Amino acid sequence: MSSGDYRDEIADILAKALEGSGFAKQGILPLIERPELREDYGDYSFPCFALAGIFKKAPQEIAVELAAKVPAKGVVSRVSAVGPYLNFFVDFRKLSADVLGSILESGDKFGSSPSNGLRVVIEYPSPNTNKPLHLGHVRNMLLGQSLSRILSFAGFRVFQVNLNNDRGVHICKAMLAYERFSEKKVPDRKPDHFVGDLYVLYGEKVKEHPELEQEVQEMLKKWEAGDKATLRLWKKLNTWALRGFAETYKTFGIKFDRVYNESEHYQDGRQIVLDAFKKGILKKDETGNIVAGLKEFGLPDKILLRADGTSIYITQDINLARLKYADFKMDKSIYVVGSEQALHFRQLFKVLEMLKVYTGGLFHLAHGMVYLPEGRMKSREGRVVDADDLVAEMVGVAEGEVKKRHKLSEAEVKKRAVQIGLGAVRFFILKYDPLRDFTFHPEESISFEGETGPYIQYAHARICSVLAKYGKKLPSSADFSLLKSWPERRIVMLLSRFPETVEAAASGYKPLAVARYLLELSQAFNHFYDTSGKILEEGASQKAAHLLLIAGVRQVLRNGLALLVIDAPERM
RNA sequence: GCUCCCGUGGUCCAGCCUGGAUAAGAUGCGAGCUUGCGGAGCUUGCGACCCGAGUUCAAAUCUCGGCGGGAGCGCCA
Repeated sequence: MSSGDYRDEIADILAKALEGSGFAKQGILPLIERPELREDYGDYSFPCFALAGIFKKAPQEIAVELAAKVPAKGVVSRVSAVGPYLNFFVDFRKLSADVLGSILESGDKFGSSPSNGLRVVIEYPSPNTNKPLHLGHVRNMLLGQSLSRILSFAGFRVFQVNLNNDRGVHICKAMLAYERFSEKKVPDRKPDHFVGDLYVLYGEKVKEHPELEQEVQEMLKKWEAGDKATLRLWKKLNTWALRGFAETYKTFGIKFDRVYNESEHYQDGRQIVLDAFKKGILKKDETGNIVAGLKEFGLPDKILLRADGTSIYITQDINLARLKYADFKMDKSIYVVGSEQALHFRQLFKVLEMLKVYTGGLFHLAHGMVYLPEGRMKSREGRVVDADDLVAEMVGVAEGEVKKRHKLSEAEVKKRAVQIGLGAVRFFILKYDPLRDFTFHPEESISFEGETGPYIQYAHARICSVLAKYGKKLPSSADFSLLKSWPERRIVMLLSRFPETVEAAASGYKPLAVARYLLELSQAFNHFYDTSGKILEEGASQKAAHLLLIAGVRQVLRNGLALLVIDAPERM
């Protein structure tokens, strides 16, 4: 059953009418547009400017002539000219039957594509193990998680991986503070927060005792030399941090297919670099560092290995790319990382290509910063808020809202509060273009009014409520010629566009496209709901058509929310 | 100094890749609709493409130059 993309059929019809003009179907197809959804526009349109040169006439005239000549047949019920545009109106009864039938038949799969045989690895959020995950990581995780769902829905085989940056001076600072200054020797709170506080403690102490810097370097050397006591200390703190992260990942529902640890393979990139140097692909500078010459590609040169043979960030990234490919044989590799590392990734990608470490598709999904409004949620010292506090805060606000409206058991309140609170955070963050910096407004995100997750969840809950009140099994079909008002048509048109929206979100790595779509669909539904009469009091045939219409909306809202990893509660 | 990203109503933001109809939506402010199939909603009014050139039949969209904001510039991650 067709889900309602008739572009191809329309191109056929138009090609036949233009026979002999030298304008064939393959030239026509890409010109056919799906205009903005408006009552006075066609469902599809064809701008006649390209024909003006061929026919030596004004596009307006051509549109008028074509409107008379192009037959309304097959899926096309009407053809009309508006200015230089040829507008096609599809047979609405057929479109409704196709789209709603397809949605109800495919259910959770509506909008998805069959497997395309391509494998993609997506890496996020790759934290340092010296402090808890913060607001920036939240954006990173939500993007990575949502994009994974979208790509998977679009037919890719997706592997989510994480890299723990679990060695280096930043860890040693926390270790030193633990040894020298901490009174508590066991975490008395969430363990990653305990470790994070040690890191902060070091920052305070080093102001009074600058000599600590030297001690940290000593500690790093001992760590790298394999000193037993140092390794034991590292293991202890690192485990605490990872245990804390695991809880946060669980809160967000994140699961990885594979987790890499820098500490396990940070030395292994050296050989790749040395081999490439032997082959003459890389050169040495005057101090002996091995350097990749990138100037010819419009990038600054990049050191890949220090003269003393020790590796740096990019050395391990090269090795990690090799490991990922060995593990997953992926066709595409995506890195979700802040945009401040854009140059690093451009250099890395070019180096991977030069060294032939990985030659598939590489993409840096770069994202900007998230700020908080002054005051609220920002702790006294102006430190960034962390992921766990954010979730707790938002769930707390949602809980208050739920209690305001309903008398429910404590467990039910909690359940709805989590669905709504997390949904609010997720939607607020995902509705922005990843590259944009923005301010997270807690109250606005959950205000249930405006462009928010709760607004969409509410539309879904309203439909569930109507269908529950109806109580019976949905009719298997209906007379869809009854759906002819603009609010009804608009909904059907929107539903028919869900698959192409998913496709666009997948190919452009843009969860944002799904978010905007859901807002539009929710608005269209709310408009219909508030302006039409009561569905349940209608006559049998009208009621059947409307029930299937809103059931279609419910299903697509669910599917779309799932791509943003947002729950679709039946009551809220 | 160089490179990259961003600049759209009072405020926030989509559209830009792939140029086309009256620039979408939210919020704000003004005016309405309510004991509803859940008003956490709906209707309606006001209000915007940073500046300047270029390309084009057509520019928010492409190119160049400014201006403003942000980030980054070999041995931090």
